[in-house]
Amino acid sequence: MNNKFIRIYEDIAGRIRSGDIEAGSLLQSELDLSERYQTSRETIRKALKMLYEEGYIQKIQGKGSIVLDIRKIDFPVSGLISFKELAQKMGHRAQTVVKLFEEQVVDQTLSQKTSFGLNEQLWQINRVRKVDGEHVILDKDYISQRLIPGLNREICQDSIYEYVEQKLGLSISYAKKEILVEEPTDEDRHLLDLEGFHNVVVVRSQVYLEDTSQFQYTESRHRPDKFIFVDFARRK
Amino acid sequence: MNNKFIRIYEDIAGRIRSGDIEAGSLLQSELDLSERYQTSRETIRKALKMLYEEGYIQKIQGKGSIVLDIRKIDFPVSGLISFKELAQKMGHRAQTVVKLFEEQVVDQTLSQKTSFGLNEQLWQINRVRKVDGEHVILDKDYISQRLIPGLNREICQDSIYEYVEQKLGLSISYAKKEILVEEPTDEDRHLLDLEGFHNVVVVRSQVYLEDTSQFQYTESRHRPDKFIFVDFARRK
DNA sequence: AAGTGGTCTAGACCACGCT
DNA sequence: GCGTGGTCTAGACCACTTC
Repeated sequence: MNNKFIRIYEDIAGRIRSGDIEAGSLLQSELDLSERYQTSRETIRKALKMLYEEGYIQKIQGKGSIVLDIRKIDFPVSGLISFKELAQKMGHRAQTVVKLFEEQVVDQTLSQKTSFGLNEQLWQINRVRKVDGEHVILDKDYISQRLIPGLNREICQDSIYEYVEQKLGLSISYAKKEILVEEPTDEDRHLLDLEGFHNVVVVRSQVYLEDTSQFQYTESRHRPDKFIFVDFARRK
Repeated sequence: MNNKFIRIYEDIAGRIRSGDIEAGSLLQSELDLSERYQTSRETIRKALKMLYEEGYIQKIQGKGSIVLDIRKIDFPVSGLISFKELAQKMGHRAQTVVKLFEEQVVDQTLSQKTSFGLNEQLWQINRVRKVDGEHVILDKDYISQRLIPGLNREICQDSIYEYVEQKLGLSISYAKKEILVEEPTDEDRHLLDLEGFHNVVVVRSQVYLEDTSQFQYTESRHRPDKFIFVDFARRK
């Protein structure tokens, strides 16, 4: 790999995670680190900026870089992650059932809801996620046929993100997300094991590629007891 | 103000928000900008990095910096914001009622729950938030007496964050947050206008100062229909 | 006063997109 | 090939903490 500052970031991050560098202690100074890694101070600063952004360290002017307790942040459900990645990370027995896979053209209502342009051709996909044997998530996806050609049921059963990034070589860049609690629809009641719960947690997101084109709109409907969202935020 | 790159960030961000620079268009090149603002390219790059992180632009190597549609991100409920700031931003008629204000010493159970050390002296505060006349949020705060001395009911009624930052001159730095849905407690039912809702959305957070000391643990309990969380995330 | 991180510079070379 | 952003450098000066 090329990037020096990323290699340095990974080295230090690894040593913090492994406990080699203790939480609460001070990192070496930027000058020391630039000698140790045989590089300029600005490059060290880039690596430390990444560590800071990921919640590994806190920097204090005149004092140094304090190592934070990463154990409580180690749970990055936040951000942009696919269901498959998440399930793997959590060590859950997870399963996906594709309930619907069809083509769809954007009309007025759908355009309002998804932010796709009128007449755009979409794949419409409904998938139920089974975690530890229970149907707890219903994902309703709308995906651009133009940007993501060649989708099929098999890919949807596995991982759409993997297909987009590995097979198509596209980069998923950013997403706008909205979380709120709603009444279950008949569809929710039918497809999910709601077991007397009176609400579902709905996560609506628009996902964009690196060139700023929107390729996906998703409505992810969770049984409330199985929903958890973890966040690490810095004050602006 | 001193920092050149922040002034440049604010100038460009302002022009994007005002529509002076259109969404979808390309920013001037970094070289052009460095001439325009009479500064080095690295300084321009720092300003653009901020614009990128705040979701104003997307950078594409070899092409330029594309201006994103900020209107849909403009709603930073995400991150670290006080109730007062949020209510002001949303233009709501909001009101806070302090239901409980007393001193508390951390025992085993409380230490588990809040992550404060044993025997630490805390302020324990319960506040109900009224929005447009309805009691929709119950905030249960635990705040370190050692770090935040001189708290009282009046301050809690107004804004604790304002007191910490303005009066005490401390910097709030980062928070770990967890969102989930739970059954309402008797206290919730008593203090909130739940109106037949069977769940509450609970946001648990630990908040830290710049020197990495934890000064606050909060459990914020929301009526589900009044809860919304908006997020802008980049793929790592 | 010494040591730390924060800002800024001017210049170099590389990787990528576009035409 | 040209123009764009991405990386890296070596050095300067400033602001802050600590002793």
